[in-house]
Amino acid sequence: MINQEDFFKKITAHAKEYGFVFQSSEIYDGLSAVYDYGQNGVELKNNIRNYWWKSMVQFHENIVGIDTAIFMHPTTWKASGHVDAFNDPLIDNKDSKKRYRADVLVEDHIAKIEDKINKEIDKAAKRFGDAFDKAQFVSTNPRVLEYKKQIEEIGHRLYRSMEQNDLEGIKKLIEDLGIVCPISGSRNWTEVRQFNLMFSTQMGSTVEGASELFLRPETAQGIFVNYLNVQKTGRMKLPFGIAQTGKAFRNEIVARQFIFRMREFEQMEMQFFMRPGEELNWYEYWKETRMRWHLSLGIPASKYRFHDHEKLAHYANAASDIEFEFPFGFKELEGIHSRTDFDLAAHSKHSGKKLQYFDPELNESYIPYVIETSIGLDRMFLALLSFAYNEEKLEDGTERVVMKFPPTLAPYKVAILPLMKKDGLPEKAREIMSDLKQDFMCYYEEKDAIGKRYRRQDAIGTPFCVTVDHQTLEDNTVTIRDRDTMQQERINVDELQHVITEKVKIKM
RNA sequence: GCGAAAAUAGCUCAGUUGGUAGAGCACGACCUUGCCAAGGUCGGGGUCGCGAGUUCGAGUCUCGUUUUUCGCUCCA
Repeated sequence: MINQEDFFKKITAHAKEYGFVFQSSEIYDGLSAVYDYGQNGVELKNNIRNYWWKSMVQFHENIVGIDTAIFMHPTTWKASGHVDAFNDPLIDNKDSKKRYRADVLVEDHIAKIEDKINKEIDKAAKRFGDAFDKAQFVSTNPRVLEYKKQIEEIGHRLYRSMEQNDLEGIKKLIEDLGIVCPISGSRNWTEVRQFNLMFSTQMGSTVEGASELFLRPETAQGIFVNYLNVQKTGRMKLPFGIAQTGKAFRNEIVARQFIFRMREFEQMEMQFFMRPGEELNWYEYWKETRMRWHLSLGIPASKYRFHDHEKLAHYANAASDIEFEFPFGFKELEGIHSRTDFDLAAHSKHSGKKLQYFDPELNESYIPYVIETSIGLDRMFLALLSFAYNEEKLEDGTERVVMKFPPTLAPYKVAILPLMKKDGLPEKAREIMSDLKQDFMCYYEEKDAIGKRYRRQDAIGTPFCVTVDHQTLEDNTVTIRDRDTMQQERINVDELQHVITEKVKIKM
């Protein structure tokens, strides 16, 4: 078996060569961590999105979909916590090459001074025994008072610099305090730089009149701000869900690993609203349901695992990732988060609108709790690419590369191939094609030897090849070849539509 | 963002101490064959990632830069 790095290279090369993924603006040397989907990629991507939508919205009568704008009112991002949490001043130590959050370095320094205070207290407590009055000691001991004064000054300077976005001030503070890198022990720091993970742009055509807008870093907030609209106009009863797919944007510091971490990416999210107190049951329900979705595609369970978060984000009271074994290891593919009432409460507070639900059973109003399922469409795409890519050695000694996509997700469902480019076979093939293309993405090809055409379809993952030969003209039968087994069976043309439909269907 | 490596035709790559840019596959036309990738003939396609410098002369040497991959770092 080839090593992981080579395997990943093969997948990315295959993705480009066969029209799945191209680098954005490639003729201009490309744009870092931005990719385009090609003619086959867009079909696969659409199919993944449709299958997700179908299983979330169509299969759940209490889940509806929406499609919200990428631009949102700036206050949205204050309420969601993104303005604060997505703005980090970072500083690098030039010797150790380590990067730190500048404010955390200062806070660590403060913590060290606090340790010194505690040591003084411990020392004094031992000395005075039972007679020790901690409060009095802390408020009178000159050394402790000096430390407290230092903490206050440092805290004040840090707070002021952070408030005013004064990066030089933070750098000066780090220098003044003589903070050293914990690894290298040196004070050889770079400038402090602000990394804003949200992209911003201007709305309004004049510079003076323009206001700063952010490109949404997640689609979830579009759902939360529309909670009331959907609940009222859809007459939704708890528990219910709202689903959405769409682009989101993050100005990642390090965006890498092909389409795994992109600056512009697509999410498929569902926010499920329920009565407070029921969230942990629904959390388990959605963990299981989402895992079942993945397994329904025929991908072995060994490629998946849950990763429960121990450190929870500011909005969550339980969180778990569904991880997939990518060529570069197990990585997050989907997140299931119990977001409590954090988002609706925050939007309620910032907007002044009551985002509540009147529960007729309890005869009271409350802010619903939320379970979120959030999957990266591009990551799912990459997961499928790396799962589907197979190199096979055949009995005759030749090799073939075959993309074993779940048939329901494959870009093309069926290729129509006349065995020869004469004797009326192309005409017959076209006739069959014009029927089948009503129901399936079909690929027509008459160039080159038939075996070569089969291999080309294998390379883009077409699950079925229908071949028209001379017998077709006599008895209206064709051969249908299975991509994975390479076995053929002969069936009547009239059965094609039904047979392919059955083969493509997913049993959930 | 730091460090390392890489970039030559659509793909995979060769190109010697600096001296007129190549192969296989792919692609197009025609002929041939006809059920699992390799037939024949002809043809199209590259300012060697980009920009400077050294040199009579740079794909090759030097510097810068862009992109990709790997390690570190970050990931509400």
